[in-house]
Amino acid sequence: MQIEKQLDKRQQRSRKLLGEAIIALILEQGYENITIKSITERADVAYVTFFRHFESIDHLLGWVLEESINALVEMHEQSLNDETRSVPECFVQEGVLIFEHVAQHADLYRILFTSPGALAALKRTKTHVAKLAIEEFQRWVEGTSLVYEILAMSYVNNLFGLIEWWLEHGMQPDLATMAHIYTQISLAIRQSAAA
Amino acid sequence: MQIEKQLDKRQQRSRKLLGEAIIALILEQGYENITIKSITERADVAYVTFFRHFESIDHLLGWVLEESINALVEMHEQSLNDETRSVPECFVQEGVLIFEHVAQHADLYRILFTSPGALAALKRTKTHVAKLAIEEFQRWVEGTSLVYEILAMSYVNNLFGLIEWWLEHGMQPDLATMAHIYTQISLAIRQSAAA
DNA sequence: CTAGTTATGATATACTGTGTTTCATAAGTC
DNA sequence: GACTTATGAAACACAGTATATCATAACTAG
Repeated sequence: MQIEKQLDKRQQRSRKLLGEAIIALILEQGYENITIKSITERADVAYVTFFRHFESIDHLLGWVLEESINALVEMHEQSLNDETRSVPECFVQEGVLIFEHVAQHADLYRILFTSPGALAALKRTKTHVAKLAIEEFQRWVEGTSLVYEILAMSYVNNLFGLIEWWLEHGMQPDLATMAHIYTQISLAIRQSAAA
Repeated sequence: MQIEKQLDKRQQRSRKLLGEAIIALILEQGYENITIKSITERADVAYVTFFRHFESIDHLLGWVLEESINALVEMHEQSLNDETRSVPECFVQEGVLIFEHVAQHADLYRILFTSPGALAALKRTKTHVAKLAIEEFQRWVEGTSLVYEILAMSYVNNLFGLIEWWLEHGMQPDLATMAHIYTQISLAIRQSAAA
């Protein structure tokens, strides 16, 4: 974000165009069929310019996805920092916000889950969210343990699994239902810490 | 399995050598650095032979992984078909078997989770296991519903997430602990069907 | 064991996509 | 307005993929 401001306007322009191009092309032709040439042509940017900004297609894709999905993570953080609510309320409200965000950026999330080249970006995102979840667990139960780390990871895998499933099924059960299921399972996972 | 028998001995030999070669090379050099040439050289097989059996590196990889991990799935199926045990017993015994299998084939599972080209194979495996889980749910609670489909998917995502995490952490908490955690979370997910 | 079939190996070759170099020009910065 | 720098254009080297041909070795069926 801060680094972004330090960039030359021309650089910002090039990156933005390349980012928009790769997303459009993946949606049109699929991840496997895109090339650097096709990306630069679509972006109306010189072929060499690509290499001045990114070292590979996957790096460009990772940059685009993380740029966008950071919004979800920040939202998540704010939700966690609101200490006035109870645990269940926390999950409910959060669930609605999350699935709203997914619905608004469905294309990006779909690419995140289906493109092999997005695997690294997906893992980074998961790890980031898991760290937030661990902090959350530590607030409820004092002390730190491997078990909480595992539970946090299970929570994240479940969340991302629900999102992926929802997108693959045409966002079929409505947002509220998904948020409800998310809440139930998240609470269930959290409570299994006792055992 | 049946198709395998129909193959010429030379074909079986070639495929086996190629399969062993790609696994060895991925472990040595990482997925990103392998080429068809390096695979065929390691397998001591002609370059063209590769194309006579597989249309891409990812197809070869998918074939190898699914061939091996089918063992886990079959084990899973047998476990499900044993109707004499209660639900918790089912999960406990299953958990031990699963993590034993993972420990024995750690290399393959590691490749399955870290190689971008294995993403398709991973998804096929998950889907397969999820279908088994749905049948299991339908045995406990009559009738079918989208919710059970979602719970089955959550169960699978949690299982694979635990395996991935365990491998990334050097199989740190011992097998029994992981099996116990698996059991707890699986039961928790299952019980959230009531809500 | 033999005759017929077929997969393999070796070689040559075409092609696509990646990545780099050079230099003039346009666009940004201060 | 002077300086700096990113961009565009073109040529190029190169790696990796993919196919074609043909002689040879290995397998199968009888």
